[in-house]
Amino acid sequence: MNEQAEAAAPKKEPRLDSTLSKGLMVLEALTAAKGAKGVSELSRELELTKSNVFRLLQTLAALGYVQATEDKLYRATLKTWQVGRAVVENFNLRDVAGSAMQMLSTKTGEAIYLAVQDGLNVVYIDKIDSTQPIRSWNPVAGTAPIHCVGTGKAILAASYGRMRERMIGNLTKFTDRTITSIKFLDEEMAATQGRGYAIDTGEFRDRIRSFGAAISLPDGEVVGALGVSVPEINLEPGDQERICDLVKMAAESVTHRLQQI
Amino acid sequence: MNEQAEAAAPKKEPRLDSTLSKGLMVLEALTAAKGAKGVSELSRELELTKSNVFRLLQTLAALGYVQATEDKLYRATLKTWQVGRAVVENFNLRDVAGSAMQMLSTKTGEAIYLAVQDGLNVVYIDKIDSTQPIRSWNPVAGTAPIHCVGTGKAILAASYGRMRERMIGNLTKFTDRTITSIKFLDEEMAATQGRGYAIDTGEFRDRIRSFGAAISLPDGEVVGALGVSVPEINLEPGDQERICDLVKMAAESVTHRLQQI
DNA sequence: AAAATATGTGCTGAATAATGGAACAAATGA
DNA sequence: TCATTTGTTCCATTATTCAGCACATATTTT
Repeated sequence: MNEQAEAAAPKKEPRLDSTLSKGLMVLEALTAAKGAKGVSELSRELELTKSNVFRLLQTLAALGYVQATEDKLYRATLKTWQVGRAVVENFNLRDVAGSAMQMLSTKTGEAIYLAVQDGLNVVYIDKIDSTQPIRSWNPVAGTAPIHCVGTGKAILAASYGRMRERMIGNLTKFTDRTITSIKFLDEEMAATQGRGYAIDTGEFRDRIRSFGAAISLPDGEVVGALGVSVPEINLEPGDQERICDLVKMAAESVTHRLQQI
Repeated sequence: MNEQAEAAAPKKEPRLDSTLSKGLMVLEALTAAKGAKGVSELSRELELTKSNVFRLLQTLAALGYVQATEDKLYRATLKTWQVGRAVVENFNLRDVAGSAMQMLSTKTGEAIYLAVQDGLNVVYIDKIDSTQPIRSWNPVAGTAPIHCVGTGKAILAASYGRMRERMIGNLTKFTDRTITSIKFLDEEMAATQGRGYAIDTGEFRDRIRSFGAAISLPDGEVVGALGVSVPEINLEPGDQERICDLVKMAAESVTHRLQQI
């Protein structure tokens, strides 16, 4: 059957490296295991020979992905976790968030920001300029304090449990509206969590409002935020609510898109 | 060394499967990359032949670890992240927390619990029984509502940003002291975050107090909590503060030990 | 335009490298 | 005590991976 091989196989499946497949099978089996597993157990479970499993484990151990316990059992190490985390950290949010930002821009005409957390600040990793004559003006790669802009407050609200302590004593005042007491921040974060988006009423720059919503991974971990920044003078009645809803929706769509990548 | 075996080779290094090594090299290179990478680029970077890299990518793609973009570039998928996450989720906290629990037991004599989150509850995955004549009595694998026991409140406080909304309407009342309003819970969580440990003043079982502190990963993610449960009648003045400090210290030591595994 | 240099992908023969089974020592349980 | 079961080593066999080339597209340079 040199010519056709398989008549009912419409897609030619590429031959794949069995050693790599088996090695990853072993690794997955270990990561999915509650405790440590032995060679024989894995060999039965994966239907591989003992010597094969043993050898795969040796190389996985040499590479640091698994570790042998004193009683000859093997468990996955945190290196596997770290490698996985790198995916998330190096993810190009710009690509994923691009269309959502574009949507926000066309529907609001104001400046759109994509921000990630960096310590007690947010860093803007992408932006779309406002099309309005009166603009706000943060550059890409610029930073802003996390406690007083929309994107920052959205991110902060989602990780407030871990961040709260670090905020104490770091609530620098920028305008009259800046939140400078931890008590008020507690309340503001609770409100933000309830709404699902954050509002900055000119707390960083006078008369510049901004609104933000967080972007998160399948497990809820926050990786960034979308935000709209708009001079108060551009705001007609009802605009703020409309923009906030848009930002929230946009962030949700990015979050959703992240799930399937 | 009857004959000679290794004159200059002190450690015999086990031969390791090259395909698996190379495949993981490719995967690591992709996870560490800011954006997507092409076959040729990887081939140069890792000093492998193009056809070799191509094949490895094919199998990694077939297994779901990487994905080809429309323009023939490859990027790591969230599957890599998920596999890594499983390590953390299935990590045997018992092993790591064991000695800290033992320390807590000998220093307090009360019941020690190790808990992880499960939805709106905590599950006790390990315990050391009280040595006191009057005991509290939660079994291993037992559960308790997250909003009214020490371990649960400690975990909740650390992830309150993501959890707050889910708590609304789920604040079941168990005793007169149970927190049933979201407003009070907000305040209690803020206080807990400030202290670094949680206090349950008989909010789940009458006259049974419990104290808890969260255990977290290198990046701050919470994976569980240590707790001490003690009948009020056993508490002398000053005991509560002492126990709380112990619990906090114990949880910190487990957190620290987690870093290096 | 056209040539030149990239790129990713498909073959194929050659041989390397992974394989499975047997054999081993060391625990473990009957 | 023997009988299993464990992890580990070894080795001949061969199936598997590999490098190199060929080819089709892009992209860039001339």
